[in-house]
Amino acid sequence: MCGRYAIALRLAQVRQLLEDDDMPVDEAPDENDGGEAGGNNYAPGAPRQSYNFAPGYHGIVYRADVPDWGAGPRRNRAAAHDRGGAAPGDDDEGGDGGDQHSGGAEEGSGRRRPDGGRTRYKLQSMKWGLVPFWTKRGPDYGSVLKTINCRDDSLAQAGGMWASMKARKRCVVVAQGFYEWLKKDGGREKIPHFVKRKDGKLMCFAGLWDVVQYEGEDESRKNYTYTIITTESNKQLSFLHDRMPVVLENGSDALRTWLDPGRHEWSAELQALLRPFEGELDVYPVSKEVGKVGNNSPSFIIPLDSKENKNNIANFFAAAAAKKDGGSAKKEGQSSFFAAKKREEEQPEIRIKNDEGFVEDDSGVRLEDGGKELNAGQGETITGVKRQAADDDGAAERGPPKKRAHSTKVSTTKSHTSPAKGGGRPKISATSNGTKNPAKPKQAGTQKITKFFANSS
DNA sequence: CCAGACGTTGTT
DNA sequence: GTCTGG
DNA sequence: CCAGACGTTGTT
DNA sequence: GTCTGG
Repeated sequence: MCGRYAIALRLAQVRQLLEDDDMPVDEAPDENDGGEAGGNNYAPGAPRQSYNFAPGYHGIVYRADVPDWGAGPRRNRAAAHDRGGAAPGDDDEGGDGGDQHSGGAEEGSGRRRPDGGRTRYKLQSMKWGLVPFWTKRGPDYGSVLKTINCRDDSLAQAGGMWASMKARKRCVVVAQGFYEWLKKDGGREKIPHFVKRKDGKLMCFAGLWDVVQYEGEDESRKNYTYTIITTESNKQLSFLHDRMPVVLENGSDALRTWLDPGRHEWSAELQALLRPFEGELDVYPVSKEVGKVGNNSPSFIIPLDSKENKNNIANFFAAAAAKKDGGSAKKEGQSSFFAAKKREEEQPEIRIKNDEGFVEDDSGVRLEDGGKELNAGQGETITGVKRQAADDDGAAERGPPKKRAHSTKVSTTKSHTSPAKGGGRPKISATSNGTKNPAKPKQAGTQKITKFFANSS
């Protein structure tokens, strides 16, 4: 669960909404797109606005302004200057704001630092799919996919890959809501549902972040990534799924505690924050078109069985009829659909850019698709146009009409024991125990990204 | 000592 | 990075 | 998370 | 079925 969500707002909107909820933002990226307004070519690392936000995209994270090593004092000093000559005073850092000391484990809400100053918070663009700081080189997609979520019960255990992040690098991931696929017919049919707060506020997922500099890459190239913590579903969602992301209440003490850099060791108090959501949710089926990555439409967060969608379908038929008149009625139909949506949702208005055939909302965001036929069966989705170039979201450095890479894989993969050409691959051992915990399947997987560190002994 | 895992979901 | 298994 | 591919030879 | 891409 929580492998797809919606965040289609501009940073400025997010900032405003958070501040309205008593979540100050002291620092944020300049603006959404390094590309020109209305472009779909996001600057590298810029957050993507999408109603169909997928793993590997850059999203918006809210966190305390702490250094790259996280909250609390810097540790492992030895590791920091291994090579290149130990220059004096080579902090790397990231956002200078935070030296908090071990002093304050009990500031209640976490509003204040031991030195009396208020904790500073920042919005930051990070990539979904956590890559730990000790990772040597960009992991393949499969590995990253497995760190888009982090189970709350994994955090309850000592050690493991989350150890440093849970103590020092907690964050909140900002969303408008998330998707969940309900399986029917024994899994033959999957119906996407959208889940959002009933009060319409932004949804704040509990998350963890990290930053890594890959071997041989420049110091300016830091990779910030995040994961979303999951827990058991609440009652409202149990019909859909047994897990859900941890949703922290906007502006609450719980949220401030979660982000508090004064708490730089894991504790029962922090663990206790990871509970099923207690507020009210809206849950409803949405267009199947959201299943296809790359599709993007505001209709994805509108109930399938809603007036807007019916209007939209009606408009489709009206447009089809009007087509004979040679008009552009279809586009007008879309326009009115999006306008209707705005009225009710107070989302950005959508308009059509006729000359280019792209769809934009009024924040100047070009949607990832545009221009093609509406589909009566699905109702509303605009599909088809390929993405425009340059962003580093997603996994691939894409080249020419891409084939799957035999040789590529070899060249980027540290060679190891017999990868069995025919496709044989180590499998995960089946887990068999009665507990509801995952029983930590020991797997003989391929993990070839580990950095080597000399250990003294 | 070194080598290798470290993760999630879902489905069987 | 830390921990486990050999 | 879901959708969609799942191939080769030869050349750079 | 398994893997990749988004």
